[in-house]
Amino acid sequence: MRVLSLIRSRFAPVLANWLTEPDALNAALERIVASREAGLADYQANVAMPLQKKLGKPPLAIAEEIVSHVDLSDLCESVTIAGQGYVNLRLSPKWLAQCLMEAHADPERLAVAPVATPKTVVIDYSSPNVAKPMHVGHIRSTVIGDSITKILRFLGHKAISDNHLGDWGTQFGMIIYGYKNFRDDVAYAQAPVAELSRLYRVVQRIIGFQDAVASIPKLELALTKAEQKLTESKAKSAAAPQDKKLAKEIAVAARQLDEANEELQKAKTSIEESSQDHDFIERSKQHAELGQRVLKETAKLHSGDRENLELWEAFVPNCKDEIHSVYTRLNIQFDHEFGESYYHEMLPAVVEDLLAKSLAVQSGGAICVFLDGYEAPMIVQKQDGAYLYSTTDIATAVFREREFGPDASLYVVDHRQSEHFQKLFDVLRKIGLTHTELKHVEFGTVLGEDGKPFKTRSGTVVGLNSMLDEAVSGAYEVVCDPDRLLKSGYAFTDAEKREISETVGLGAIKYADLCHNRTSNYVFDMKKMVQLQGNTAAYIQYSYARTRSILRKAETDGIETSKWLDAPLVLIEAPELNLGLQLLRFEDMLNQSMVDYLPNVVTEYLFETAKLFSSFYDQCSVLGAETPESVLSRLRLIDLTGITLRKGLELLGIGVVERM
RNA sequence: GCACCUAUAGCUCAAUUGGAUAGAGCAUCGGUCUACGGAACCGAAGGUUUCUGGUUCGAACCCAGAUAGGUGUACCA
Repeated sequence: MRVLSLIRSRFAPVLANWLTEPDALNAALERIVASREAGLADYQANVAMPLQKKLGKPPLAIAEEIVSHVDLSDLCESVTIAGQGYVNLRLSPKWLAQCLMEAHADPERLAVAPVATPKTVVIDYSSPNVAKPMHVGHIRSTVIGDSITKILRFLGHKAISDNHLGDWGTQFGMIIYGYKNFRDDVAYAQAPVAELSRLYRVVQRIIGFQDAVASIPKLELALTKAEQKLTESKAKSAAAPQDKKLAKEIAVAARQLDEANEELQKAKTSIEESSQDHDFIERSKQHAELGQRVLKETAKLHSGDRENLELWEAFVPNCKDEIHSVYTRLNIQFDHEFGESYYHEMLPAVVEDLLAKSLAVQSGGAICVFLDGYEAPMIVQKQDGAYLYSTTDIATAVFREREFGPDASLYVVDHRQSEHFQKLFDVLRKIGLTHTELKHVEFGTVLGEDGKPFKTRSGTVVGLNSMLDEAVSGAYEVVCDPDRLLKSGYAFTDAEKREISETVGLGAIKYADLCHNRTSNYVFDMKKMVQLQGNTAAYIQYSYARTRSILRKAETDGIETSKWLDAPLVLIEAPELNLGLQLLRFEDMLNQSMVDYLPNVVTEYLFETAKLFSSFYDQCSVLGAETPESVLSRLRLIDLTGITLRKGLELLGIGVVERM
């Protein structure tokens, strides 16, 4: 039910008397909102105060005039003026019940009408490198993108999801090099993906070591410079001890010195550690300047070298299988998975086009697009002729434009790439993609408890699969605690226990990610989300299970579904009304969540709904209600509550179980 | 150096994009109830929204400055 637009439509003719410009009128109408203070109002219109200057009247007088002209008698039981000029609306319980019955009669869509003007939206999300196992860093893009896709579709938009797999970059040069030089044939035959991933790590370690060795002189130079700077600052400050700026300069210089020192030490330690490993050092010597060699393998692949292409063709399906197993487990599907390799042949044309339009120029041997406001250009072709991910991104956008003609294109990618996307969008607009809304749906980093990017104790990134396993086993311990299950009075089979743990565990991970405002960093705390208390998926899943439990109990008590399914809904007690009002807001909430693509609007709504249900559950007996009519009405209300919770979770990609 | 982002309760986070007395969850303290499933409910305590100014009828939100942190910054993706 679109309550807001209905209420706004009632105010519109009155406000139009004063606000003749459509923009001003719309801005005023948008100040009619759901009230935050349940005690004061259900909905409120904050329209009188801003008009006081324009009309030269006190806001209370304006509010009175508005109230006397707006006709809300069929929707509201009261329209009052409060505070400095707020118009407060209280919905009529009868109308509220009427709306809820309509929603309940349509359990699939909850009477949510498809949008009048559907948009075609391409959503680019997840996009892992297929050469390495997925890790914790992929969870946000995957879960947020999936949820946005589902919500847009439910609202009636055409959402096209595309997993822009990294299947063509340097990482394949690494694997190819590793395969040619370090492979273990037996291991490869037994478990190709594990062996490829090992080869990737072997190559990466050598490159890391060689880079570290190469960086020592630079780091030492930086250290010396930092020392000099500190000494200079101290000398200057000694001459002018009052100068605050100089004091600050010293602090900054000291910090930079610390950082330089730390970096140098880190490099030295890692070199030291590797030096103990004689086989490794021997290998590193044999494969000097491995980074360059890897780039050559990559270049050979890109230029169509038969051997490398055949290896690539052999590797990619295996790598994809590995990644798909994770998606299967997470119950996530994509419409398309073109991947970077798909655009390979389009890249020369992209560069030629940019050159022809004089947008790109040669600089330092590379072909670059210089953009206003940025120091560094966007490089589209390297000195050695190779293309970069920016080139692929341009080709991809052009392809999507041609193929799908989207109204909007969303990139669900880490906030660290925001400059890349700003530049990309700049370039895309310059080559004519002006009527598509291009949006970087950025999100913050997942941090460990130390406030640094989430890593395991040994400092390696956390694999996604093992993280999911941990969540599921954590959920099992809590949900399938023998004492708890005993109290439920139901004998759960092992299969049921496993299904519940899987649903609750994966839900915990997804929900923990979605419930934070996507733009901020958040601290990952497995213990907290697995404890299943507070604002977690489990609390909501449990609320759902309770609604089902009551309905089962009713059935065994002889109240068949048919008796309450069409029964009149009558809302009298405060907990009933509060819950009902919340359920009424489902559609407005979904639209709100898509204004800026914020799934946490949905999680918040569901948590609030579950809390209102718990409160209702505690204060209003359903099966023990005073009149038979009330029993039927309440059964219908909790069924609608359950359906709403289930649908909301479904739009977040989270499942429910009938009992847990 | 330059650019962008962030700063809210002890901790982790919200705040319908400028609306009323800044809200939740953990943690702390107190209370309820033989239960339609206690993973519950009700309540208390906890805040100069980093600081200083400004704009506005109204500011956590907008502007300026300061402080502290993060990220990015020419051929990785």
